[in-house]
Amino acid sequence: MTPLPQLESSAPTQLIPPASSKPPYSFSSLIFMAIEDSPDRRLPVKDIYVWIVNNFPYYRTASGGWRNSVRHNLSLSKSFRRIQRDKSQSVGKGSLWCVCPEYRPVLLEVLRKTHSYHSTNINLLNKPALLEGAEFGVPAVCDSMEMSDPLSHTILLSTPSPQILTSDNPTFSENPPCPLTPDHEELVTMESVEYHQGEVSEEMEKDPLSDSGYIELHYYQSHQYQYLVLPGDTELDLETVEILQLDAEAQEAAGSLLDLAGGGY
DNA sequence: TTTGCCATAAACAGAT
DNA sequence: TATCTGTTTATGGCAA
Repeated sequence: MTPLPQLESSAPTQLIPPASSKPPYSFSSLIFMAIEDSPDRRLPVKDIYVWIVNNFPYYRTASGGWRNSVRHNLSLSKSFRRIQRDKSQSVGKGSLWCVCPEYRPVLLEVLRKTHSYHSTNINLLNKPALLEGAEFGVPAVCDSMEMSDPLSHTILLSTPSPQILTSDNPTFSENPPCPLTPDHEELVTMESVEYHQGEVSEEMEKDPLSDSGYIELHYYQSHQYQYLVLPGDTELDLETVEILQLDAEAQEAAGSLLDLAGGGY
C-alpha cells in the first residue's frame, strides 16, 4: 500500500489557530474523522459529539447549536448513512452512523485541502496511520471496504453483497443504499478481473506488488459478505486498488488529523 | 449576479 | 414528562 501522500508542507507560514479557536474543518469533516477514528467505523451521534469535544476543545465551550449542526449534517449529507442498531444490543437512543464509502474519497479530499491550507504541522506527515495494523473482524455493515494491515496479506476488505444492500435487510435503515458507481459495482461482483498481459507495463510485469504499492485482489463469499483477499498470484485491478488506496488514505487522514486536534484547536 | 456550499437556527415528530 | 434523536425548512455568509 502506498504511503499517505504527504499533506502539503510547502506553505511558508503556518496558520495554526490559537488554542480553542474554531477548527477550520466543516462539520462533515469532523463527523468523518470521528467515525473513521472509531473501532467499528460507526458511531452514535452522542459519541460523535464526544469525539469532537475531546479533539477540538473549542466545542467544549461553544454553545449547543453545533450539535444541531452535527445532526443536520448527518441527516442532510449523502456522505453519511444511518444504521439501525441491533435491537438486542440497543443501548441508548438513536442509530449508528457510518461513512458511505462512495463518498470517502470526496471527504478525504476535502480534509486534505483544508489541512494543507490551514496547517503545515510536520508531525502530521510522519504519524503512522491510526489504524495501522489494526485487525478487523466482522466487517462493518455499512462499509464496502475494510482495510487491514496490507503487509499481512490476509483479508483486505469486505463488502456487503448487492442483495444485502437493500431495504429488506433489517440491518439497514430505510435510507437507500449509497449509489454505486461502476467501479464500486465491480467490487461486489464475483467475477475475476481479466488480466491483460499486454497492457501491463514492464515494471508491473516485473513485480506488480513490490514496487507499485498495489495489491492483488480476489473475491470470495462467506455468509453475508464478499471478501477480497490477497493470495499470491491473482489479477490486479488498478481501478479497484485505487479505491482501496483512497480508503486507506481516509483512515490515515483521520489518524493524522487527530494529531492536529492534539495541537490545540 | 448567480450558484453552490456551509453554518446556524428553529420547529417538529418520534423514540427512549 | 423531559430529553435525545432525526428530519426538514429557512436564512445568511462566503467564494468561485
